[in-house]
Amino acid sequence: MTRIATFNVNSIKARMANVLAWLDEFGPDIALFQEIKSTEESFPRMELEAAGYNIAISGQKSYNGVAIFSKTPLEVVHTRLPGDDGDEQARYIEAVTETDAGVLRVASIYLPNGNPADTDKFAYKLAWMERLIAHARDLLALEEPVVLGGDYNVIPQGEDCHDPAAWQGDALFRPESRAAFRRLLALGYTEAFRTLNPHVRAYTFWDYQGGAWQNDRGIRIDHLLLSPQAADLLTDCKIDQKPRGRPKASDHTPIWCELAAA
DNA sequence: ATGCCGGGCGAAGCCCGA
Repeated sequence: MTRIATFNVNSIKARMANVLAWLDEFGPDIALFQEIKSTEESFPRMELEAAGYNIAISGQKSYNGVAIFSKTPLEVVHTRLPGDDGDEQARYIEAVTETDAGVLRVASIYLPNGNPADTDKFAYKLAWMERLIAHARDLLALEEPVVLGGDYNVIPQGEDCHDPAAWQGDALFRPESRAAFRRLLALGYTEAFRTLNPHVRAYTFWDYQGGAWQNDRGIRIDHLLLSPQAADLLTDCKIDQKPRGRPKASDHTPIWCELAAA
């Protein structure tokens, strides 16, 4: 059995106590992190390796930044999303590792937010999604277990937010964003949480402001997408709300899936 | 609630996030 989690930590340095506690308690076999807000050089690597992980980093100063932690050795395949050599933003890292589920390909994804939706930030988001769709299509051709996990910054359906009306027009809920996400799934990927928990109201992000967490006014934007070969092994998928309730929490909380041994 | 928090940077106040 292999557990793969994804967690937008909103700065690895500010979240060290929280992340170490989560790794110690939950101990995923593979953890995909987003928004580490750190270069590889300033990443607190040693302290986190001591928790029992191999670590691969795609870093950037101040913003973005993604990482993959694995109890098994990692072979890094990409540190940027293919399809635009001019894109410097550290939002994608892909690696291969061998677990008891077999040889497994994983990617940590920090999809652009895209707000305000009437600016070039939204165009960048949609272009980034097109590149992701193209690359995800290439990965399917490998016919191997693939898990694309991360902060997709897309609310797939109205049932994935506390108040759909409040999100009308937002880049996370715009028809174009949701349509691109559907096209990604339609390639043949399984969205683990909604597949195993139909119509369950559950969120992975709660704003720091306005008592959103206390009042459970959240959105579900962190997702785990599985290739058919990975979906065949899928046994469970849950959102772990505990880290969001801790002191100095990220505004996101982890979501994880479990794959049976091959 | 197009920023009320919270983080980075850098040493005040702006940029950014969802």
